[in-house]
Amino acid sequence: MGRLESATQLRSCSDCPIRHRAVCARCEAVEFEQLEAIKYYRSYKAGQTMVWAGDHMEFVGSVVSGVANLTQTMEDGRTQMVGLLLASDFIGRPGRDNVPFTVTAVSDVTLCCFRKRPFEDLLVRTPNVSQRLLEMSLDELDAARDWMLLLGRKSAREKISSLINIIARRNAVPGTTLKPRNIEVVLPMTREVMADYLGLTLETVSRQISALKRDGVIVLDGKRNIMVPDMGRLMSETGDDVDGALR
Amino acid sequence: MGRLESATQLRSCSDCPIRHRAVCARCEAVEFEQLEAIKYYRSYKAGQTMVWAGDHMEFVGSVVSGVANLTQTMEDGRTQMVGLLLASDFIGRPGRDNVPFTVTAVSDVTLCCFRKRPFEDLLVRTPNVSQRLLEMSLDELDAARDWMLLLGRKSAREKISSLINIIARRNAVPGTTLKPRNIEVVLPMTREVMADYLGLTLETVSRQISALKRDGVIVLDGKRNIMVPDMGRLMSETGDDVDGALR
DNA sequence: CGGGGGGTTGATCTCCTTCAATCAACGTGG
DNA sequence: CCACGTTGATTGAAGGAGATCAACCCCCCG
Repeated sequence: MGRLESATQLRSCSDCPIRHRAVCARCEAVEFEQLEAIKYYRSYKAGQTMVWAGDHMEFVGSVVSGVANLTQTMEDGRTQMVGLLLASDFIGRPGRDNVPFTVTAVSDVTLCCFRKRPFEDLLVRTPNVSQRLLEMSLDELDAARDWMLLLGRKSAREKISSLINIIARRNAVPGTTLKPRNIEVVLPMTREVMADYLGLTLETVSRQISALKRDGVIVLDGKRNIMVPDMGRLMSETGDDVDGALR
Repeated sequence: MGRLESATQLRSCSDCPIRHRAVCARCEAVEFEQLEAIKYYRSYKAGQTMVWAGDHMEFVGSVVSGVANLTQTMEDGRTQMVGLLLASDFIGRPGRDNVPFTVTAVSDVTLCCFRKRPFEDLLVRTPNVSQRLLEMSLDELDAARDWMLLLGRKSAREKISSLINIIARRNAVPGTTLKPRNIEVVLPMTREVMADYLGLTLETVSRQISALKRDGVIVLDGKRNIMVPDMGRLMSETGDDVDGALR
């Protein structure tokens, strides 16, 4: 490993890019000092498995940059993504030693890790952290439940539209209302990963993307870059009712 | 409402049946006093909708007795169950006013409610409560993610087998190993509700149950009572690998 | 007796999977 | 520089699992 790899260059919480959204979002100066004392950075290459299902995990942490997947796999190879980790998302489970899901880096990933035992102690006496973690967990639970509706009841076209819609919203700067015209979306994953995410085959994903393109709902630029001329049109393709989507 | 309805008879936390498993599981005497000050009981009849998706909720709370469903519904009527609330499970979301899912009582339900605003305040200064709530939320998140694999990747037959298996395990007395022969299972729901759980139609549910019966995996006694001659056989029908199911 | 809720079964249809061929982009080594 | 293999993606053809539409049964209850 080279001396200058990017992970080692991030050192201070004060100029951390995810500071305003991660578990530490509500921390004060004193609390940041405590976090700095138990933290370290780790990097993973795209495609690398970060944690295997059932593994013992000696740390928890936040995604600083990159994208990672949580996956479940059946013996015969069928796999289902059960979570998407983007910058500022939290990995790991305080109070339990083994992870139930496999975590894989989709792109190169930098992780801000906290040693697990000290972090658990800190959690008990630092409401600013535990409150934020609770909030993030409840958000994930809501997202997981939304995803259950998608997996159980939506058609392939609705699934694809929903995915594009979700990625577009996640990229939107918080606070600003998403302006509805000509939104650019970059898919941070291959067709196969999309399929594993949506409970489809990669061929169906490809076909539905082509169909959405043919119908003018999206415009493709290469394989990964999507332009959405009219977000309202896309939203009507997701099958969600309007209030639900605004939530 | 009659003076003597069961809800009003529960009053003290000290003899509460869910005390050891609910959000308040780790509370001390002083903390119970604070909780008692902001709590009240509510009852719902079987079939009654307790909260509508999008509703404002002025309380959070725990299920004291009975069973309730969390459901998502699309405009055209497609519905998906996204959660099952049993005794001691928590309802509501501190920090957010409206519930994203519809909550329906399956059987008669008694709820121990806390006024929302005071509960949120209490949460910040009572790690014994917020820690427990975090733990419960993370458990629910794990359960939701297991369900995502079922919804996204399992065949109809595997879904039905999984559901029967899960109900059988839940009824088993904790600690005792489930003896593998002639297990009796009572389905606590109609075929339609099963379908909403599994992301299927009620016809498919019926057909697959018939198929499992024809193949000798289960024996039916009436519509709701199932006898499983060999749990191992049933488990092999779920598609889960052996360790996964034991988790 | 009629009616309705819950359940089963049949016939047909359709959406998605499966299997397979083809293509474009990219890197690598001769 | 080009042949070659690899990886990701698109598209086609065929088949199947589950949905849809519909008939019918059973049982309970008013």
